[in-house]
Amino acid sequence: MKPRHPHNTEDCRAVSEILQRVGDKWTVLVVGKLGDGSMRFNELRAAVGGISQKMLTTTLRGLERDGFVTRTVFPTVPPRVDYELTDLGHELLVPVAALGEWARLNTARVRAARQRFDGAAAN
Amino acid sequence: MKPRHPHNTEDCRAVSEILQRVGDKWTVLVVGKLGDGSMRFNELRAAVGGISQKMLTTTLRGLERDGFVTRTVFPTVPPRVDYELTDLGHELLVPVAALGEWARLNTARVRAARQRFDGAAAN
DNA sequence: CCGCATCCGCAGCGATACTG
DNA sequence: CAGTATCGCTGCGGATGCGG
Repeated sequence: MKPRHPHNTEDCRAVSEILQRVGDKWTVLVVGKLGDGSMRFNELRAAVGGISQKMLTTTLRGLERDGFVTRTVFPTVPPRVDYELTDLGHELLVPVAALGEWARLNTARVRAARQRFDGAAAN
Repeated sequence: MKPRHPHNTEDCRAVSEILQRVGDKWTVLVVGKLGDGSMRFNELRAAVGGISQKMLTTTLRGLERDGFVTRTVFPTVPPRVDYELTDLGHELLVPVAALGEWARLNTARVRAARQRFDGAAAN
């Protein structure tokens, strides 16, 4: 008997949506760094590495909008802005970390499959 | 003391890669449908719904390349091609389904957060 | 220090038409 | 039936410059 995961169309759409939401270039990296506690804008920028100002702002706005992070502005000069994961953000991290663990364990297998495929295509 | 998920930079990159791989528009939908057993090209096309033949081909080629599905051609006329999940593909489905379950349970919270955010922005 | 505005290249995706 | 080829649109993401 097959495992028959609960995949009705409706659920698949939900998975698809959330994966596209989280599957952009920077979101998980930012959320991951924020997993260890609140951080300031440039601190986060340095921690992630390679992200442009624009994309960090965009990413953070999106996360804030969806309720995954909070944004706290200290009206000092120079200004200071802290970002922190909400409860929802932390909870999201759980299944994402599971997928990450899977990725870590299986990248070798995927790379091997790729080499086989690309080798066969070169015939 | 904080939970401190195991998020070194290297792991985060791995998560990011796999999420981008799987986070495109159709991949999870196709893999989901294939989760119940092997399917033919147009059968899959109908089951997924709304996907163009070009994107289905592209998606399937990518999945085949990465070792998630097998492609079996029957040299009959008219031609018949079956696609089926590999073991690796089935294993991938496990953490993806977990994320999907999370998505299903929390879409309401996300939508609420969005409404709050968008409402506040309209001030 | 933080972030918005603008411009631009490029890849993802769709629509359509054509082959074995 | 199962693809390939081509075109056009759109949005992501990078670079740069300005503003509070």
